Amino acid sequence: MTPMDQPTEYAERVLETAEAIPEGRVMTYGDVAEYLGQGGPRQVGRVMALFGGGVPWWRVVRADGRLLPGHETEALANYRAEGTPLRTPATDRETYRLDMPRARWDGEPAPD
DNA sequence: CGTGTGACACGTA
DNA sequence: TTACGTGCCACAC
Repeated sequence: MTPMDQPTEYAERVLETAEAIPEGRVMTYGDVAEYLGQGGPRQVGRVMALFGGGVPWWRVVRADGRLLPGHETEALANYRAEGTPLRTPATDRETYRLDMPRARWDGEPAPD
C-alpha cells in the first residue's frame, strides 16, 4: 500500500507541533518539517492553510519573518499580546516583521 | 504523465 | 529592501 494513506496523521502532527510552540515564540515552516522529521516546508504550509484555523497559526511563520499577507493585523495583535519579538518598521511604509533570531523556537523547553 | 501552483527556503542581483 | 531563478514536495488539471 502506498505510504500516503494518512494525510490526516501528518496534518495532526503539524497541528500538534504548532500548538506546542510556546507563547511569544515562533517556528518556521521548514523548522516544523525538520522537527517532525518528515515532509518539507511546503507540506507544512499546505497543512496550515487547510487546517491551521484551529491552532495558533501565527506561531508558524516564514523564514524571512514576514507576516501572513491578509492576516497581518490578526498576527500582529497576537504577537503584541504574547510579547513576540518584533522588528518595528523603520519607515512608516514598511510592514511589521518578526525578529526571527529572537522569536525563533527550536523545540527546546523554555528559552529563558 | 506533463504543467502549473502554493500560508516555503535560499542565493544572487 | 524587493524581484527572480532554482530546489523542494504534494496536489489539481
